[in-house]
Amino acid sequence: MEQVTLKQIAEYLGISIATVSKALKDYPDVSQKTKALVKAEAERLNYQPNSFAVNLRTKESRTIGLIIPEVVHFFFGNIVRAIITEAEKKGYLVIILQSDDNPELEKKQIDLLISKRVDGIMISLANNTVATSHLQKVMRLGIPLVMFDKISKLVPCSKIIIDDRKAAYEATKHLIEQGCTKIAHFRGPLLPQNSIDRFLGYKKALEDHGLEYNSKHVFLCDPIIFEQGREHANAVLDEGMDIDGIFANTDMVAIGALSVFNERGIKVPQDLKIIGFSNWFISSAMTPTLSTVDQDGIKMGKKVFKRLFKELQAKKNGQLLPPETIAMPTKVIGRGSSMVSKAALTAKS
Amino acid sequence: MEQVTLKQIAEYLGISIATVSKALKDYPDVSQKTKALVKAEAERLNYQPNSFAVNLRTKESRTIGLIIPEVVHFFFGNIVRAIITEAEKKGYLVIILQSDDNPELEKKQIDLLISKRVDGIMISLANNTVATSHLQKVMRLGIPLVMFDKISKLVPCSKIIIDDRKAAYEATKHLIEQGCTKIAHFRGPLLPQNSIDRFLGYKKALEDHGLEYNSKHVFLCDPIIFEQGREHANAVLDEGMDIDGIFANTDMVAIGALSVFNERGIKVPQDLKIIGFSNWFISSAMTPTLSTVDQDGIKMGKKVFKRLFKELQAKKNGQLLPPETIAMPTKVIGRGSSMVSKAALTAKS
DNA sequence: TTCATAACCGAAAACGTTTTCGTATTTTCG
DNA sequence: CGAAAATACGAAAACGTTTTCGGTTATGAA
Repeated sequence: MEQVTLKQIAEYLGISIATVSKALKDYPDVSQKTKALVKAEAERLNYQPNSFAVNLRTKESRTIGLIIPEVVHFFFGNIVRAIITEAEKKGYLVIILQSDDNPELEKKQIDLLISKRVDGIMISLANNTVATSHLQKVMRLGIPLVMFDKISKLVPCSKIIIDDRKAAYEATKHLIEQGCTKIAHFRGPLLPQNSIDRFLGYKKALEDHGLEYNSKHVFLCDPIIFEQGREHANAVLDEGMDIDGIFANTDMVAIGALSVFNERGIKVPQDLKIIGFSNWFISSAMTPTLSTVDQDGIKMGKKVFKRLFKELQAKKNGQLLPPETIAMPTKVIGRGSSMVSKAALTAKS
Repeated sequence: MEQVTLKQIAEYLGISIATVSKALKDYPDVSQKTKALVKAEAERLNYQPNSFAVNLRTKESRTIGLIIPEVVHFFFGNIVRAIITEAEKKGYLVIILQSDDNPELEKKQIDLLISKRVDGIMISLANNTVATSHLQKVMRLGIPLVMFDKISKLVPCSKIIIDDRKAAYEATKHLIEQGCTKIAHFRGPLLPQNSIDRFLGYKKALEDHGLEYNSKHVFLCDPIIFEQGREHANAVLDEGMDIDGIFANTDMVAIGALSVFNERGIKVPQDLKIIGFSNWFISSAMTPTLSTVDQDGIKMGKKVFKRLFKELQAKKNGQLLPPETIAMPTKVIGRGSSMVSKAALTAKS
């Protein structure tokens, strides 16, 4: 029941605590004989170092913190999954906190992680986080910090992102190539950088292809949910807007719109083409299958941890790495909701 | 940069460390004047207790472990979400590990959590975990343990589950009430208790309603994924089986099947009715909307933590609570995929 | 004034580990 | 054989906190 300590092993073998400790860690100034003895005894008693004491002594917890707006979101889910498995491989455990897109909560959670003395922190910001003092504090304390996906340009730490502007540009271009000339955009909230960038990419693509930008064709989704997609799709139909393509900020929103079009007898992709964002795996199960922009959460999560790990290692050696911003690749995936040709699967019932 | 300690406050005020510590924790044998002084100084220096030292001294980490097969799964996502928010409210942080349905990994992770000296552990077992020695070890060490969803009856700890057998019974009964007489079951893997129970509930419902059970109507999904649903749906059609209803182990599987039926021109619910399990929110976005069994992950997660917390408190008081098994309620939700009447939304394109 | 009591404070041990540094013993080699 | 070097071990401090217990001072009563 009680956990065995170095002291107990030492007493049992009639040697000192110091020697036991060193034997277990293969210090060179312990004889082979003693090492064997100690290890055997430790094994027999099922010794496990008391991590509280180790933490106190070494000043590191081998624990890192992760703050995200929403665990359930499938994209974050993949990131979380990748981070915890990568971390585990390197002997780090991950404490996960969910900010619910609430900046105050986010701030509290940062303080919580600091007081728990995690070795490093990874964070994807809440949608409307503007003040960054809590993040500055993390940096001031010298705690390695990596931001991803939802970032703030004001914080001089490493960042792992995708090139949202380019990705959105490509998605819009895809619709244009499929023959769309009047393309609407269901955009995300006003604040977060990536929804701004997606909007800008959309706009740029229109301009570059000689299509006129119309602010009435831009609909705001806040929050980014299924129902918002439905609402805006209904608005488009109800107002009899002349639209032949939609670029949605997210697959979720696109699916919401799709469900309305299915209900109201609008033929997708014949009457109207639609493309989402993120390649949520369920998008390939829709009727019709949903075109989207692929964004690999697993790869991103791996990258996030690896970068943090690098900074952790550097810190141990007394170094400080200059912050780095890494953009992950994305790819447009054309499916049934935007491509009428080929074997694109269309809904029949 | 360096974190401030009790010692520094003590030196600054010219009093002892002990008094500072006691002042901050409102011990009765410290004068009001000193308390005020100490608190002001602590505030000014932004003192935060070193949790490593606190852990070592108090022998508790205020951290709990959570092991689940799969973070991304939406049902677990909700549970995770609920657990971490509830835990945070009570001052506990959650370390999350993902077993990937791998029993060996699960075992390793248990050891990891033990060596990190978490105060308690919550676990949903890997699908094919049979040996329970690692869990027995947790109990032997006196670490509070709560199992949920995927449980093992062999471990005498508290468990939070749903009554899978009853829920499956109700789902099958629902199909029967809608007029189905030849109902197939897309079941989950052979081992885990809940897929067994769902199968048994299905079988019992058939028997109770005078329908004959046919083992050929049971299809095994292992793993429980979208593609398996597609595969079995195709099999049903290719073999020209006489089936008018399907009870799927999971919404995911049901959606897979649905996508096949949509592609191949089978009318749901007219030709064939289908019901899933778990009320994945996307199921209400399908065409047609998917009937399912509602299983509230949020409530379950809350319950899981609350139970663990209770045991944690009891342990502090030197007590040991007898294990308890709590079944959460479920509810059949009839939607378009099983109900032809009412305003059930049917696919049109 | 004297003593009992209360109020306040601090010394010190303890938690279990890591690591430096000193010392004792053995080995090596001229 | 003697000195130098290599080898093996242990004492002790340190990490920062919590808490017991004893001691000092102030307070009040007799």
